[in-house]
Amino acid sequence: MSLQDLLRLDVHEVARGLLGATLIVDGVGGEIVEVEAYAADDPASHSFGGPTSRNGVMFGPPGRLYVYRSYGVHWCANVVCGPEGEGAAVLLRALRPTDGVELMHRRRGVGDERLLCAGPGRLTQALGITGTHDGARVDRSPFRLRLPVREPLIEATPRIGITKASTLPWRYVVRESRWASRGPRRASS
DNA sequence: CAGTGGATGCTCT
DNA sequence: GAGCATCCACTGT
Repeated sequence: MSLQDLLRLDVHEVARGLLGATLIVDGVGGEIVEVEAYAADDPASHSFGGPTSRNGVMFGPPGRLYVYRSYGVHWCANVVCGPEGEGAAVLLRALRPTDGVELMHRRRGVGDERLLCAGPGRLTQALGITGTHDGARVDRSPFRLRLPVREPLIEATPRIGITKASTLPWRYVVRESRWASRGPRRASS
């Protein structure tokens, strides 16, 4: 299936379909290993309640990036999906770094490889994604998004850090990936 | 390893 | 004025 076709599907199918995909921004990026689905009519979604100046991109065509500031400090990036106007999007939460790892280390200021892209705020910082990319297309420079040959094994868990609809298992993670952000009730070791 | 609190800015009521 | 789709530093085991 083409990227364009995938992005028009239901948000959960898009979320699962993006796992294992390669996301590159100006030569820096890696394999997507953790995402969350934010559906239409989802109380936890920024699109709940209709379009505003912040979430406007969510109601535009699929395949655009919805980037917003989180807690006044971090940027978080979503891929808009589903039928245009629906307001659904997939939050990018973690990557397995493959390209431009040196630059990621410099941008993040950490030595631990595991902490480069494990979490939505860390991921955007490592890839250099900011509010200027709000509304940008994921299939155009500086972005490149390549779907996996085969879908990886996937685990579904509750979404992280939300207060509404907090028990729905709409966080999708590549099974056993060591690159995912730490979630609730993850086995200690 | 678990729990807590601070930073910080913008959106929406 | 409240409330965040977060991260980090620091505490106490």
